[in-house]
Amino acid sequence: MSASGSPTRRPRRGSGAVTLHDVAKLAGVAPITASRALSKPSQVSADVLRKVTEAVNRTGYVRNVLAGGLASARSRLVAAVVPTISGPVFLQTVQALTDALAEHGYQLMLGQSGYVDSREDALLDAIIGRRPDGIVLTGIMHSAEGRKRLMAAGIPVVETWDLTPTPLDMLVGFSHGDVGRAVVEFLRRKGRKSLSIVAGDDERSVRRLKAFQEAAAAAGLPVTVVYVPAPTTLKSGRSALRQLLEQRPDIDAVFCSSDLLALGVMTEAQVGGVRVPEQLAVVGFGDLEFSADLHPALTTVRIDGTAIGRQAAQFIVDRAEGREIVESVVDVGFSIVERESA
Amino acid sequence: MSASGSPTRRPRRGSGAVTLHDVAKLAGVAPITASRALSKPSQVSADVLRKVTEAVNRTGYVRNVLAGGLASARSRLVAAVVPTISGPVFLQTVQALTDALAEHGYQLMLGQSGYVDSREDALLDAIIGRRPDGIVLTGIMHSAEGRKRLMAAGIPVVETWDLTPTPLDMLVGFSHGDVGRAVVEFLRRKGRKSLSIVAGDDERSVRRLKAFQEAAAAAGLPVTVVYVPAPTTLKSGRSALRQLLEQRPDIDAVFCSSDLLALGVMTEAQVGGVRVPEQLAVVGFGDLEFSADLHPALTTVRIDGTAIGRQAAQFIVDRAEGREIVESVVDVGFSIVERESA
DNA sequence: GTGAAAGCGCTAACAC
DNA sequence: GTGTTAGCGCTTTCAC
Repeated sequence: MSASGSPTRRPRRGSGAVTLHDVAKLAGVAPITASRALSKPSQVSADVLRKVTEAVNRTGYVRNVLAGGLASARSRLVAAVVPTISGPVFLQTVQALTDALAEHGYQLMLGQSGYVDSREDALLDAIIGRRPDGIVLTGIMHSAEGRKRLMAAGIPVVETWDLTPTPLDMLVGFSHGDVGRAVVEFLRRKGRKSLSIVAGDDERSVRRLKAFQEAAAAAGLPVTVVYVPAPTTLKSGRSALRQLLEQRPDIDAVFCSSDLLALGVMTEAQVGGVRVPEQLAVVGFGDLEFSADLHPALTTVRIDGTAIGRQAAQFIVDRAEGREIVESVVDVGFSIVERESA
Repeated sequence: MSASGSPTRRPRRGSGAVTLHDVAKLAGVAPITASRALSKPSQVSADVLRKVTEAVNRTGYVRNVLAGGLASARSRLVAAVVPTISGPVFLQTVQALTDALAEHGYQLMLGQSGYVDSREDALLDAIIGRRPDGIVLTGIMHSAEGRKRLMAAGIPVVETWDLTPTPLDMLVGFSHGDVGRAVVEFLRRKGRKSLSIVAGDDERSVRRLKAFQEAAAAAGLPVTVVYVPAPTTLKSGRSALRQLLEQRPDIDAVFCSSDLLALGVMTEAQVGGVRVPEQLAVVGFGDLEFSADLHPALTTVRIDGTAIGRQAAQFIVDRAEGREIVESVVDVGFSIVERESA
């Protein structure tokens, strides 16, 4: 049962797997017909469809998507770049992305850039080399080199979790500045007088921080700041509250750049006998799955990470299928979920 | 600047990207030589290397890995199947896997099966179609159909987070039964008399539960059980403790099938005025990043998810590079990290 | 509705 | 060390 009865040829490798050729031969049709039976069943006769389906079942054939991708210049792969999946903030987005893409027959390739721009550049080449049908970036692509390479590659790009007046291509995000301002307004309305903020040192957190500071200054409220390294942790939240209280014992509100930090702050408050929310209002960011069930339940800024992931997937699939994208920037907004902690 | 000066041929598509051909022509060498300059620099002369490198830089060429994979029957893709990345337990593993693979030039493809076997089967076809160089499964592949397809595909498989006497191929895990037994022994030594367990209804949790029950029975200790749906959450931990106390108010120890559940139990305990660890010892599972910094700090079963991910990556890379694998089963073990909560 | 031919971009095999 | 040739497995184009 060798090649195909043809004369001796130069030997060749090959995976040894069942190919479309095998299926077609078994079904008694041309390879292209078998191909059509699989990808566009409506274009073949019922008879052919039946024979091909049977041949597939008998051989256990699974289409080689890589080969198909090479021929059609569509890989049905989508790359996602996140700083780290351990920061639970992006989890929802990655999960939604994976699921939404899978529904359309696309597969997600995951890359972690760390919070370092240089690693992002290195990752980019690895990604472009796979000719994905789209790239989903967490945040904005800043490095000029990276922007250039992406443009040159001509791959659809969705930047997420941020807004910028100069998107590379498509964009799904929200305004971090607006978040900072909204939280100040929220705390002001609650009558808090001495604000503070615990911020990761990544760019988006800093942007929320700056807006927070400006809005507070405009309202005549003092702000005490503590930076913690990204990714943020419960532990750094605990030590941050200690630092805050040392610097300024009279703070009565703290805005944390993640719910995990907020949990840390609340834990430390409990240990130190600081009552939340009576003495200290705590506001988180991200509305993680556990936040609603903490004690006290955490007031936090809710971002719909699932919506971001789904919209990003939609953008890329639409583009890949050749549909026109009317509005390539989506602001998913945010909301402050008021619970017990503030 | 059309095809290559050749006579009019049938038109063809193509991505329009720079190809190895272009680079080779610019460098004045044959394509295969350019290919070698890029993948096996030691096999070409310094002069060729210089010319090719320059051509690459000038054109911004990025190798089409898909095409290379088709030709060499090595995709340099590795698929990982997890129930869900939201369950934070597998995060470390996925992260370590991504990083370790990236170091060797491999890329991770992520698939989520949910906790449903049928979805796992569907995913499998999507994965096999991409001809990955390896598949990393979370847990054991159970469905006979799935096992058959994987065997037939001839793709190296690493099962993780579990041990089984009948691995499909390679295995990196630990014994869930041993965990259950060890926790009973630990609690017994602490003098706890009325044990309880909150378990996710996924298979591995249930295995820990069964072993826990048996060991407790052997020691003459009663065990109260509450099941919660997987993936486990803080919320289900809270309601589980309420149920436990209703069923049996005298319980003095609870083993939770995740740290998140344990946090829920501790939260509910605090709300209900149950002192941890005095009245109730709490033991978690997973040793998540935040567990050490909770108040009280959580006693938990530590699994080295990073080691699992790294070892799985090593197995697959070794296999792909044709290195022989001497011992294809690795037990990474576990340890009980004793902190304040028990 | 079906098929023949060509070729996506790359690398293994075999010369020289 | 370098080049020629063939072909990985599929889908596009064009013809019937």
